[in-house]
Amino acid sequence: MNPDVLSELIAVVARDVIAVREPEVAASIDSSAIAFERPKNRDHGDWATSVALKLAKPVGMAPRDLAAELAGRIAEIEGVSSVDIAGPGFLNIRLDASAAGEIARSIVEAGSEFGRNDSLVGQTINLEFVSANPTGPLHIGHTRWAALGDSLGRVLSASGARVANEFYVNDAGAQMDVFGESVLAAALGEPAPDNGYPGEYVQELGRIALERRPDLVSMDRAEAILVAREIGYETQLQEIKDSLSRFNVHFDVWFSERTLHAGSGAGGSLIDDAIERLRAQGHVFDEDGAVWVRTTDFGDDKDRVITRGNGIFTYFAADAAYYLSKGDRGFQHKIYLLGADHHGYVHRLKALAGSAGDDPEKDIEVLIGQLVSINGAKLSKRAGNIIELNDLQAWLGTDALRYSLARYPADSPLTLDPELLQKRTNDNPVFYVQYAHARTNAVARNAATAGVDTTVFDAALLTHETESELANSLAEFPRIVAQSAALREPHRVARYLESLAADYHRWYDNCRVTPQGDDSVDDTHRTRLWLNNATGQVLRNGLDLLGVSAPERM
RNA sequence: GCGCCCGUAGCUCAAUGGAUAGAGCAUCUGACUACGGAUCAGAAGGUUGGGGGUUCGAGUCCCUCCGGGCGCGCCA
Repeated sequence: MNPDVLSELIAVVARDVIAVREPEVAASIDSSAIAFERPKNRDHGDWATSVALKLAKPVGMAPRDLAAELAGRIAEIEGVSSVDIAGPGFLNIRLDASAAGEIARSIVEAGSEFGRNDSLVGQTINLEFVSANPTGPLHIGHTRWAALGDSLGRVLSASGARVANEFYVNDAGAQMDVFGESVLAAALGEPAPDNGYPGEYVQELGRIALERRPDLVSMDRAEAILVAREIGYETQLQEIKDSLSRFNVHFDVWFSERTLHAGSGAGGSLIDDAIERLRAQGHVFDEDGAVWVRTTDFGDDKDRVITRGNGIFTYFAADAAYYLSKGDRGFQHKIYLLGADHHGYVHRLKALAGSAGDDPEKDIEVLIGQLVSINGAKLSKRAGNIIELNDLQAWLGTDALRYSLARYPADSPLTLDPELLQKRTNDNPVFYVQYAHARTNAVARNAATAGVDTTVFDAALLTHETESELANSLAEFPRIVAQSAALREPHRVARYLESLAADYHRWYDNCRVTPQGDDSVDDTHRTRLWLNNATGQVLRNGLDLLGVSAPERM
């Protein structure tokens, strides 16, 4: 049975029972009040709810008495085989084998659509992540946000939101000029400038610049810096795009900061425009010759300069214009994924939303990811003694790297063990899950050879303990996706897949799809093949949300 | 000094305020006449950093102390 259906039926029962005593409480009951979930302990049934505990107080009943009234009614729901009251008032629900197993058919029929849900339908979300400077290769920190952000985007989309993955290209500002000088120096064979960009990749960029424009040697210095800067920029940005693409990370929009600085019509740049819009909302003031935003109105510790005394915009000014651009482009909800070293920006960004007249609590969300380190990784001399995404990927492979980064919540600091990531056993969760998927394919192949087909599906034949366990786990998938999206925690998908893979292996150990010895094919074998195929489908759909491949053979 | 994040088994980490805090590894014991054993079954391992509070119930929320990480520019 679909858990959402059962959950809704329980809500109806609860409203019904409670309406007699407290109509107002009854009216307020929704799915969150039901707290419907799979219990951690298998002895507590297929599904459980603490609804009686949550509602006992407002209704004015003892929890167990309320639980008893609800239990009697829930037990009458078709497909429910038993309801037990446990502990302080939990309701533990068991389903008929046929009610639980029916999900296998639904999954096979839904195919790659299974897991999609409508929990975020109607939301338009701008999801910004990575946003590295185009002045060098991506490093291990970017790698984590790339894996996490891309998976989050997929989970949000699967929940019905309209999502744009966006990369903000910091291609304006002083660091670009320093970059240009560094590339030019490399091109001309001069020593790197003070505070210039380190790393051998700058030498490569210099060679490319000189190859494309041999006249760099005779050019006016200022012009040569510009030319070198632009060639270096273009080349480096392309490398970043290629790295991310190889890493299976997709961006819909590459937003250039220069767009914000460029003049737009008679009114000046988008940044000028943005400052005037904030001023019109009453949050901008002039002091000491500079222009400020009163971010303290929104919890920042101090107000922030947006235009310096010398008339030059701060980085914050571009941030403001960029924020407004997101709204102008139709995104009501903006999610920023930032590294821990940027957490000081949270208040500032929230203040921007507030200053723009948006709701800082709802329209903007800043997710802070903690740092990641990896034992024994070699520093890239080429990239200036950082750990490079390209090296990590070549070393560990996209699947292992993406999976192991997506498997942990963003706000926990993380240390990766490269030896483990290279193992091909169940020490390594990604192989454990992928192997389960490959096994579903192997079983299907063997079934075809043995003459087991899918002409019959009778869920009542799925009577073994491990089959209802597997079926109930499969049924949970859409809820996991919705939960991952709502909490912005794609790691829940990974954890779910590991648990599903374990349920599958356990089932495989107990229940055969193909007949053994001289036994003939019967409807149990056929029905089990459906369950096998449904598991493969869910593993595939889940791995896809993580950007990890689901091999048919390993 | 102020702010944010973290502290859970020997290790890496889970756990929407729910039941006896869970997985994997490592350690120990089992299942190979095997739909691929890249698997499965079991044992052992904990004062959730310390202390107080909130409530039917706290790893989770509040206060405080300890320890670790990161940040606090008219830089980008």
